[in-house]
Amino acid sequence: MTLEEIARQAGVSPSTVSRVLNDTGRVGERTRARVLKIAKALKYRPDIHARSLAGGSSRTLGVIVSNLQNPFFLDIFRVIEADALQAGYAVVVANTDYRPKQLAAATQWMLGHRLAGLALVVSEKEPAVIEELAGEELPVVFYDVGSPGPNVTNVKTDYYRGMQRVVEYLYALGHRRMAFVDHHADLQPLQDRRRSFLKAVARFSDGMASAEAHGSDSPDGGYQATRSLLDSGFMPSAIICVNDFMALGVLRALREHGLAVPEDVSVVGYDNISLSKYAAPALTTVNVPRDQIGHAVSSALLPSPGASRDAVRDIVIHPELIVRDSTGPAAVLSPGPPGGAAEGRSS
Amino acid sequence: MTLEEIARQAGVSPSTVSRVLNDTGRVGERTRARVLKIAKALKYRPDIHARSLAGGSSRTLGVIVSNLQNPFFLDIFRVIEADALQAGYAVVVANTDYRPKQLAAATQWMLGHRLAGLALVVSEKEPAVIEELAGEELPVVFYDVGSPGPNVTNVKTDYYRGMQRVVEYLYALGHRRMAFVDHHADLQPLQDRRRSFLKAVARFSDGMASAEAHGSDSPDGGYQATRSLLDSGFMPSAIICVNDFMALGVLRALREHGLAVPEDVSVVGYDNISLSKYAAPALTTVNVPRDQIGHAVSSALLPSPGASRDAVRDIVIHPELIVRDSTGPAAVLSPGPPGGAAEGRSS
DNA sequence: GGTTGAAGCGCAAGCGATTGCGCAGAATGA
DNA sequence: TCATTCTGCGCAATCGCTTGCGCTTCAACC
Repeated sequence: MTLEEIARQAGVSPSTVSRVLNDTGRVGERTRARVLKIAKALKYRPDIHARSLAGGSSRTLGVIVSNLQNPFFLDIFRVIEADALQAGYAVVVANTDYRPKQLAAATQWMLGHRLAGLALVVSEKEPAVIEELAGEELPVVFYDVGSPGPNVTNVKTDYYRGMQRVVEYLYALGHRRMAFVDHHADLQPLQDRRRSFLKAVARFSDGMASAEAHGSDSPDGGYQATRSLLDSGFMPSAIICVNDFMALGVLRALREHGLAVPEDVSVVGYDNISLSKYAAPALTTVNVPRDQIGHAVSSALLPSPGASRDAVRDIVIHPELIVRDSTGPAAVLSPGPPGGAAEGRSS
Repeated sequence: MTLEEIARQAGVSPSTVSRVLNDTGRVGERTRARVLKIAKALKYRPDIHARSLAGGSSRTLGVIVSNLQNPFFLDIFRVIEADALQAGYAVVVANTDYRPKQLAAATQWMLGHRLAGLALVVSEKEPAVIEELAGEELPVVFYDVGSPGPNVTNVKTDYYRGMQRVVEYLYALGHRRMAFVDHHADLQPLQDRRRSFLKAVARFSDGMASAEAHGSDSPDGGYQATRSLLDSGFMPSAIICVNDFMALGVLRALREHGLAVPEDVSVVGYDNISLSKYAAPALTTVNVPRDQIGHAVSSALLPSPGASRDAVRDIVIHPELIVRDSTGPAAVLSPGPPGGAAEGRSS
């Protein structure tokens, strides 16, 4: 069913049909009703491609994320999607699996679609891509990675602040042997977090020891990382994870190793994904308000009704510590041989 | 940058440029090289809309799922995406949150995009949509919901079989009081599962008691459902969940209630999402091979090289039981007052 | 009653590609 | 050498829709 067919049946020109369907221009009431009726009867569905080609834009937002499996990214996407839907926009999402190559491909794909806006919520960066985007005329939002530009908004989370809270908190509980578990340590934004940890730890000089372990961004990755950590001989009193998703695996590795959480080892995550509440024990974590991030993205990309969209160009998100059951006072001393049974556990 | 601009600079016609870029038709070596070089220099990027408008199709697959948060759906999506990418296709995904309205909207959106194929991996059904799709000329795959048609492939999972295994297994362990936790009991495919449970239970007449509770498709939902179940006064010796995602919440509700798993209550999930391994205790579940489902979808939608795509029209997936640590012999007798401490736990 | 202005609608030019057809010129065969 | 077949490439139509511009028609006003 094309516009023309409707036009024919309604006895008007395609232009008029277009005007009726888009509610633009002046059209008589009688004509409008007739066209609408015929369009419905014919189950007319506009061809998005023709529409965008002719119209220029496409009422579609693009979002590129690093790992859709990680609820952190999914949550942000969903917030954006909800906002967009409400504004009559659609959202398409692409996944990169932290591969710069995929980032480039996804970006090309998105750009070819003449989107109304593009958000990069990724941890990897492909300088060429970032730069290209910054020069583009379409509104872009970068999360974590990014660079200034005429049409770009940058959203960042103050990871250091969160990490500092975590380390201080653990220190106060007597922890002196901390391990950091992360993934893709080679990617800059992730490295920043690692460095935040290191920096936070460095503030305490007395007998503080730390170690690191890496895995993939998944429970499996956390599991593997923890095993290699334990195998390395370093016995941490607390493990800090770059995110909750990996922490899920850390918990299991510890459990299998006969280590009780938090009695023998404390564990803290990052992000406060909803799953963290359901871990056993419930995960102490750092809340990164994903709805805030999502809203920031959509308000930067969607043609906001009131304020002009170039209000804020740089947004910083402040995370905060959430204490649950996976952390507690550092074990008294001798970690003792693995295998010790767990005892009481807090509610 | 348009085709024409490249053509101008290369001193050829747009047609030739198109042929070079798409590797179709005959083009001289020298010309090809020149065009390619200029295209690269100009950072040319084809306009997808123009391309699809002119070409007819769009090398893009559409996937609609009910709940992206539930790893079950995400896993399927990722398999399809991987297959598609390899074939040079892109995939767009839409989420319905189990709302038929959203299904209709998403479908319209997809159809307007002249996709190469569409997969509906959803639990809700909107008869009008299903029917409309079945009449369409584009290849469609339905999972769980569906109806035959010239271009449609139906993929189903034999839920009953899995449910039967679960109930038999639990029965053998002495369980006689089973509860079923699910979501959206009003949607037919989900009802099928519920009925499967009921039917499986009905096979055992001796003193078998069962109950049900509902929540949303999330850990939260499982949590709420379990609380209301417990509040209702029915004390199950085993809880069967419609999926692992909800089971995660069931586990927590039980724990909070002072009930040990599997000592006091056994829990089994469904799907075998990777998270189920990381639950505490690791979840006994039923494996639903999502890669198989995903591959089935992509082979039905992608222009397969060898076999003609209309090979198989109906695919049935067979699930199988996976026993882990969340199930065990039924508690001896008197459930005893809540609050009893957990003791040893299997590895 | 003629002038004016707005309302209602059609014309036609694109938007940026793809593609069947046809035409030169080169290569091939007799 | 002439006829024939390829090769390499341009022409122009087309895909379905949007939109600026301009032409009627008709009510309103002086």
